[in-house]
Amino acid sequence: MAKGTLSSSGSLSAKAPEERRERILRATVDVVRTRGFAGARVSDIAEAAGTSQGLVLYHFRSLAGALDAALTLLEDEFYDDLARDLQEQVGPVERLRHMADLGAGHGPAVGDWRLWLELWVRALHDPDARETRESLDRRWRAALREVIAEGAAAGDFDPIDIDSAVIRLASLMDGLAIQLALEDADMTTQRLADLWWDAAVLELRMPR
Amino acid sequence: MAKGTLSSSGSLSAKAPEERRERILRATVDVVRTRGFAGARVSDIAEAAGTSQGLVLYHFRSLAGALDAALTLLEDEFYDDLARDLQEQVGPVERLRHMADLGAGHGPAVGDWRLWLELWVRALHDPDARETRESLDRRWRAALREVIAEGAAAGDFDPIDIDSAVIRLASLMDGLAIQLALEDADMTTQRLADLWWDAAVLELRMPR
DNA sequence: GCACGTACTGAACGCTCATTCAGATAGCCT
DNA sequence: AGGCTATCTGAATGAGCGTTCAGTACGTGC
Repeated sequence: MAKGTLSSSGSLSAKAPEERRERILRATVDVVRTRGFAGARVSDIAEAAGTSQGLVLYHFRSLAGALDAALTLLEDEFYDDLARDLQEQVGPVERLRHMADLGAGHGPAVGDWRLWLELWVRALHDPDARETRESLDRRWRAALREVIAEGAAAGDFDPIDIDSAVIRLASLMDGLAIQLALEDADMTTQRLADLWWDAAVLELRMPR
Repeated sequence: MAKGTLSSSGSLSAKAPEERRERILRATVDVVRTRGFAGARVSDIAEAAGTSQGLVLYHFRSLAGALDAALTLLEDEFYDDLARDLQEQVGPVERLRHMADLGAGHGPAVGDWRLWLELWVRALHDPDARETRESLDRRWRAALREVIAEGAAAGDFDPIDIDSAVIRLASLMDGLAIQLALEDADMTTQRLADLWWDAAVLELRMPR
């Protein structure tokens, strides 16, 4: 009897609740990725998570609640991914180079441009989404600015105006990414990374 | 149709049908602009057009039909606006300068970036929209390329690689426009035009 | 005049979907 | 054991919305 007490012995779902919740969140992100915010149904999420519709509504209070939770999950992961990824690189040039690749689509949250597009449009109509995307954008730009400032201080870059350089390079990434997300015939991850890098070379007046 | 006779005397709605249809189309665009594709309801359109729901479905066969029609209206107007606007300008430099302003939001169809965002996301899921946006993009980029080529031939510009310059400048415009559409605190039409123009100066190596 | 097609309306129909709810199951506490 | 709560399910509910439809008004051709 004493039995561990703890989290149950060998029940069907072990310490299920948290894990289940997590699964549903992941499923929500997946559904948004494929069906879009507008096309996401509770039944899609339930099916993707392998649970009942009821449970989705039990854990989050509504469909909107699940979507919001997915949004903040994304936000957190984006930040973690970005921070970790950049820490691995050594100098400013390496970091910037790495950012070009990040945009081209690595990591689970960064570079998932379909999701980004969806977020932008949702931000047009939903205040929560607006805040999330603003926060994401701020973070991304702050990281970019930091790398550039670091490089400028080290003499690797010589931008005419840091503020403008940051905005332009961040915007260019977004613009290029649209074509990637929409599967434009002549846009690949490689091409995106190259185009962006060349722009950075120009913009930051990097010595050859 | 030629037949004179024209439309009757002074009935309530004069030669209404065509005018009515047009009004509904405009209303559809308006609704998409404010509510988005996903949020557009037949009743919204009817109300905005000052007609009954029935009539919307009578002229277009379905809600999707109305949205599609609005899409092609947009496409046509975009093209006309662009062509007319650019013809008014004299040299390549003037034309390019004017394109910066166009992006910043003039003309009824060009520069309406909220609509653009909506179109992009719709293109993720709807083949018709995908084609429309591809066509719009192609036209815009073709115009840009023409201006740049013209300027390069005249010695006003000296781009390292025209293809890359076109893609980057077009993408940058899209990226900057996102911030404008989302009403980012530090993005205005003026700033967009300036940022883009400066990038063009850099990218096309314009002599001061 | 009368039939007829076009333009148009408002009410009704039926379907999809989020949300609610009445349980079922199983651990936990006393 | 017997309640109590957290977790979970499948069916029922009901609202919202696209589409259909029966009907009105009106101009045109005969």
